Amino acid sequence: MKTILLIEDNNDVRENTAEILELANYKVIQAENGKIGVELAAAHLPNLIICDIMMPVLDGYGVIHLLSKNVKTANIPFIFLTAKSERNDFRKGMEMGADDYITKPFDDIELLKAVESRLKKAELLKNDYSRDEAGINTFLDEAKSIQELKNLSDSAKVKLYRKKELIYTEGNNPNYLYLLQKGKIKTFRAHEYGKELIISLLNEGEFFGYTTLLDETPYNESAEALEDSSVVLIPKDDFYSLLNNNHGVMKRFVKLLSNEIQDKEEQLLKMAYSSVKKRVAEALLKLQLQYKKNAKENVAISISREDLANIVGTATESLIRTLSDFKHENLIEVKGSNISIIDTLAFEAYIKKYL
Amino acid sequence: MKTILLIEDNNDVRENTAEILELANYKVIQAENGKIGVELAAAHLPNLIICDIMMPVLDGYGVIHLLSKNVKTANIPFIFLTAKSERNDFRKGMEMGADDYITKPFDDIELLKAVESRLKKAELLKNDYSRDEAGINTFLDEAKSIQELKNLSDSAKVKLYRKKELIYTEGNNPNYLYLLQKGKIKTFRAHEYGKELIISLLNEGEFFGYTTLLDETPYNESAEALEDSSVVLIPKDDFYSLLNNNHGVMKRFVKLLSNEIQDKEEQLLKMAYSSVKKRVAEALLKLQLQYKKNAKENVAISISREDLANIVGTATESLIRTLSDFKHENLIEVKGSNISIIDTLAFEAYIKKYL
DNA sequence: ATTAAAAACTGATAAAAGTCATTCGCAGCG
DNA sequence: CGCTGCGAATGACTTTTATCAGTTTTTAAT
Repeated sequence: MKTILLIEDNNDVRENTAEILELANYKVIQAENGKIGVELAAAHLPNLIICDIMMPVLDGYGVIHLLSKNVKTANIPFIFLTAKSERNDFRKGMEMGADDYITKPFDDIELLKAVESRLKKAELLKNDYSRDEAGINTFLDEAKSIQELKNLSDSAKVKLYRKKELIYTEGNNPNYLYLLQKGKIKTFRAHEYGKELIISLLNEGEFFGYTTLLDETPYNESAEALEDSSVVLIPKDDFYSLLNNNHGVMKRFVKLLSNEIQDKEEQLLKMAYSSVKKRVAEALLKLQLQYKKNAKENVAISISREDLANIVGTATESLIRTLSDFKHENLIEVKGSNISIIDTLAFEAYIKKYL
Repeated sequence: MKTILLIEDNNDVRENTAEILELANYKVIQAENGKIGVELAAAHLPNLIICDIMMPVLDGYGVIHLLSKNVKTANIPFIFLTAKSERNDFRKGMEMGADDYITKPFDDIELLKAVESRLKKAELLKNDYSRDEAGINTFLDEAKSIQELKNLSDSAKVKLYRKKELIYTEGNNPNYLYLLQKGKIKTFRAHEYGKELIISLLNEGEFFGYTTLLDETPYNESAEALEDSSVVLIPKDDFYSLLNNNHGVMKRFVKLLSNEIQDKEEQLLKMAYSSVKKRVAEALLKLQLQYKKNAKENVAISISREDLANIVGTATESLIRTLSDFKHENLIEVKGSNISIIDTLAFEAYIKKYL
């Protein structure tokens, strides 16, 4: 439920107006003068403020001036409500940063429409972080954000990459946000002497190449197609302008990135202290999950020994030996380059017990 | 330089208005009807749009309707410019999402003030990503963003932590954004059997604890004071509302986070394939840099062997042996728990050559 | 100043993982 | 059909790093 702060010295007008707003299902906080209004605004951070101009103690201009000096209240939509309908008053109010101006007497519809249009406009710019009203709401916001990102890809071009073809390489300057439409792609970083570490295996429908876009540096990873893939190239300027104009998308990215940081830290911890055997086992579980996501039922993990070693961060031979061990213990089944976990639960139990 | 799109069918009025705006140092794009206006808006993404209502081909209401349907143009400040001064027209315009309303005839000052106040208001909400005009500008924006974050800390409380005291632990729910005011703090993650990996060593003036705040999950790391420290606790709601209301701050965080991701990936690569000796050497160089930052001249690195081992991700004994090696090769000097690199350049050369 | 506790260091040894060389098995191809 | 080449697998060996146990040094506390 949206909260509206109503600042008006005339009791009748205030209570009347509050009633209208409450009927429209807003929560209304009332203030009988500007001073109290400013305090209540800072305390409650309402979604919108309606304020009379002529008031004792502190007038409407004073209120908007004070509110605009406080970071927390500066961006709350502000509507002036006044008996004066003279042009100069109107201009003064707008210049001070008001968002709308309603002259008394006004009818219900007029007031409600003004409130709605300002709330809607504010909504466009920022989806409130701390005050998501429910899980569903948040979910919808996110769905919307993703949808807008996907919309971007409508206007973008699609490019086909053959197996083993490079999409971008370390040192290049990023020009696109990439969306994997079909196929499989790895992004990796190179260490000395040809060793590489796979940073991520992309599934269909996933975006990639955004970290470098966001911090505006050249790539320090490369991306390569693991099979024939089609990729949507979204021009970076389109991405930037969406990010700028839509707070929801930005918010979503902040979450995504923080999440990624935590994943990497977790990986780092494991890379430091878990044995190769454990890391391999966990990588297999993760991969199985990822392959399952695409195909509903359990699918074999299809990946070269070398790539798997590069995910785990170990020598190819060490990885192969580990796989052999698992095979001999009847934990996995190997057919060519396809690996499948025989019994996920048993495998997890084994990890817990012995690794 | 800010760009303004002016949509007006009357040639005289349009050119006159454009002239005024150009004198005020705006770049003006002119459109003689609504249809052209919409196209130019999408193509140029101006910082502000001024639009007449009564026009042939497509009137002002049509223009604002179309623009509000396109994500890229929906949030551009929109000012109606019209001869009609009737109340109903005004309300209709505002309800459709206009931001201001100027009635003809208007004087220069009136126009310019309206433009300025809308640009200023828009600026507050979003600092444009793709269109930062110069490096300096970007820098100022960032400085401003950080300043606003710091401002938050004025109203926040300061807490003292004694050496070895925990600030938060894994599993706790985050309630604050932390700012290290004085002292030294480590954040770390625990692995089985008491092993831990230090994620970061905080310097004075650095923020911490924000990743979990941003993705709204419980902590999966702990923070502990390495020496007596004073920490500013900023309530999470204050942080959230700043983030919501200030696009610049959000932007800065996106950059910060992407940067951090890349750092972690780099670390991951090294953890996987670099020897303990190399990792220790690089950790020492990094630490020296960090200590130097605080104190201008070269300072010894003061850190326990155990913590250093936990940064590198190795057993304490292995770390100590490595330090002994470096000591015997006259690369570092050890006095108690203080370590100093004798000659940074020589040390770097040694790493390149032998490690 | 003395003493207890913690941290730093050393040695011996075991375990883990990397390296190099070789073989196996299979798909593709002339 | 055999040849070629590549990825997978294995063996033999080396190197790196961890672990355990014990000593020395430093730090902190009475």
